[in-house]
Parts: sequence; C-alpha cells; structure tokens
Amino acid sequence: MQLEKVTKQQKRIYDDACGLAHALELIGERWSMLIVRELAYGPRRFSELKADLTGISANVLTQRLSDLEQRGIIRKAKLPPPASVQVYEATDWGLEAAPVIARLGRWAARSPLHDPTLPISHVAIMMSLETMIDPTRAGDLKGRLGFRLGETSYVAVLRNGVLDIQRGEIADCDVVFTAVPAALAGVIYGGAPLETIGVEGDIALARRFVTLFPLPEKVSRD
Amino acid sequence: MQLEKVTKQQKRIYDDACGLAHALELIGERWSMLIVRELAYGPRRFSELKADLTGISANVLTQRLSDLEQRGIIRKAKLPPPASVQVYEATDWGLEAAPVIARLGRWAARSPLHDPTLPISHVAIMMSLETMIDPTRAGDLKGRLGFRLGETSYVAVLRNGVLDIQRGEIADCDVVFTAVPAALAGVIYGGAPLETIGVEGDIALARRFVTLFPLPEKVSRD
DNA sequence: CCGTATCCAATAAGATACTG
DNA sequence: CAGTATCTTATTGGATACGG
Repeated sequence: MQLEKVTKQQKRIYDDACGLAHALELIGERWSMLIVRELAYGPRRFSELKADLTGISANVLTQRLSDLEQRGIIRKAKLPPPASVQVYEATDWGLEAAPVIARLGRWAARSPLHDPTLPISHVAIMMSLETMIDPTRAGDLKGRLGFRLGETSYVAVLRNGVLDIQRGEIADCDVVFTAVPAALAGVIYGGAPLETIGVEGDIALARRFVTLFPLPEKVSRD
Repeated sequence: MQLEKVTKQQKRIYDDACGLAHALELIGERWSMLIVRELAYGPRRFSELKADLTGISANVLTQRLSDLEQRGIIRKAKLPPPASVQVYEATDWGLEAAPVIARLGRWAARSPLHDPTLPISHVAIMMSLETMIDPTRAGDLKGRLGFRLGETSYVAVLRNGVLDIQRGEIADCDVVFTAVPAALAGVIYGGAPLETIGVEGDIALARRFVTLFPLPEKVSRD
C-alpha cells in the first residue's frame, strides 16, 4: 500500500539559469508566441485572437492570456469610450520580444517543410513584410503604403530599405492595397499577378513594392 | 456503441502559414531549442546532452533528436578515429537559429522572475557572453581569452566590441579562466570577486573583461 | 557507455456545452 | 462577446528493463 506517493514531478520547469530557458518558461508554451505576435501592432480583443489563432480553444486562450499577464508580457486594457471594450495589449517589454520572434519566423521560412498556403492572419502578413524586405532591392525607394485587410488597416512607410508599419486608419498614402491576407501573400510571395488584389493610387509603386520580398532560398536536405 | 470514434485531433499542428508558427513546429516543442543551443559550438554526444539538459529523460531526448534530424536541423555524425563516437551536430541551417534563440534569452534576462542561481551549462554561459557583451564598454579592448569549464574549453576573441567564441583547445591566450560554469557566471553577472575562479595570464585584462557584461535592467512590474 | 522499448502517472491541450 | 466547466485525448516525464 502506497500511502504517500510523493509527487516528484514539479511543474515542468526547466532547471536552467540560461536566459533562453527562462524565455521558454515565459513564452515557450504552445500558442504563447503567436499571441505575442498578434499583439505586435496594438491591442486586440479576445474574440479576434480566438479567430486569428486558428485552432486555439477558448480555455487555452484564457489560460495563456492570464499566464502572460502574470508574467508582465501583456496586460488587460479598456479601449476609450465609446468603444469601452476590454482588450489585451503587450507591455513595452513584451513588445520587445516581437522582433526576436519575427526573426525566428524568417529563419523557419527557409525550411523545405514550410507550407505557405495555410491561413494567415493580417498581423502575420504585415510582420512578414517588415521582416522579409530586402533592403538592397528597396534601394532608396520611398513611399507610404496603405493596406486594407478585411476589417483592419495598416500603414507602412518605406524609407532607406526599412518598412515601418503601424495599424491605423489609412490617410495620405501613395498607394492602397485591398485584399484578404492570403491574397496579399499570394501576390507578394506566391507570384500571383497584382490584379488579383485591389490597388488604388500609384500603380507603378505598387508593382515595384511587391518585388521587394524575395523568398529565402530553401535549405537543401543534406 | 461507438465504432468509429474519429480522431479529429490531429497532431497538434498550427494551421498557420506564418513563419513563426512553422518555426514553432520545427523547434517549438519542449527541450528542442535548448538542444539547438547545446549544439551551437559544435557536436555533442548523447550523454553530454542528457547531463547538461537538467531534467530531460533519455526517451524524450531520443525523440527530440530524431525529430530535429528529420527536420534537417541537426544530423548524426561520427567523430574521426580514434574517438569514433557518434555525436549530434547542427546543420548549417540549424546553426543559423542559434543567434536568434540567443536573443530570445537576452530578452528574457530582463524578466523580474529570472533566477540566475539555477544550474547553467558551459554552452549557455559562453553563449550568454556573446549575447550580453556591451560593445560600448568594450570599446577597442582586444584580447584572446581562454575558458576551461570542466572538461570543455573555449577560446573567445574580443575585437571591436564583439566576442567571437569557439570551442577548442586553449592556445596563445592572453588570459585563461578556469571555473565551473556557475562560478564563472557568479563573477560575470553576480558580482563575485575574480578570486573565486582561476585566472592565469593578464590579470588586468581579466579584471576589465568581467565588467563588460552589465545585467540588463529588470522590467518593473506595472 | 549509448541508446531503445515499454509501461505508468501527471499534465497539457482540444472539443463541446454552457453561463453572465 | 468573453469567458467557464467538463470531459476526452495527447504529450510528457520517470522508472526500468533490455540490446549493441
């Protein structure tokens, strides 16, 4: 008879002082980094997150949001009236993780196993533009680009080979793209013709812009 | 009677074209990134990995190694005779993930929850030096530093505020440190006196060197 | 020493229904 | 819409036995 079967298995913590191990305790659980990604361009509400993180269930999302909040990576906020809805937003420190995980994504894009035809969120496609732009191809091309992706709009400012992206209303743009995220991805990365999405404004700039994102060469299977 | 209870729950795959999601499928499982970290400075054998990844069990390590190999991130290799032992090493592409995950570690070091007193592997401490050095403090300081960390030795070349680290025999070094990883961490990050570890050679350089790694300021809990 | 195979217990994740 | 509650399935880790 085993009266006191001691639970030796603690809480599945890495016993490791390395910063990486700690990072994995902070955002290494399933879905956590994707949640941080979704908050990269500003606050989102529960239902948006649930919709854009295909396959996450409500209880896991709840759990992750609460864990990330406890760890100081995100916080709850209330949008100002008249919206007054509750949203989740990244803290300043949490936001600093975004460029790092974006680089992880860039690394993985070289995998021969990567399937770019899966669904993609508007945050993910915008972040990929920021990460995958080739500064050499961009040269000294400048412009202010608008993106209408379903309900959500972004403005990207191109200068010195760098894209500076912000979520927000489209104003004073040289060119405006209108598309669902997957269609935009098809044009930028899949070689689909520009005509498959909506383009208003400086068409020449648009044509040039969509060529600035070369697919990284796939790794060969040794 | 349920004859065909369909298994809808597939393989816990993210249904997401985003590179980050794919990265997490490649190296997002528990232990995977730590294994890549351990291979950052060259091949290691099974028992070394098991010893340095505190808490991993043999069957999980086996599983991860085989997954990572299938995905093209690591490969099996045999050390040349007379050693002739089997080792695991990162592929060129796998190695490219190392600086990215190192930056993840740097990000996490700012967490107020980080406990730097846990055990640390020699790879982890060497990688942290590469990541945490402050180029401004280093200025134009130059030198060739040797590290004897238990069985394993590293050589770090400091130039232009950058540390270039390689595993290998110590030769022609200006100064050589001898310590267990935790003791070296204590001196570099914990403010322990230099006398707590072994130092041979240019003591002045050693004193200067250990000040080049400022702890990042902790995030304040909002 | 270097793993692999098997079995068990604990935890995490997913599906679904349901509540304020 | 924003989550909880409950139940089921999958993954993990620990122990141990076994083969090269």
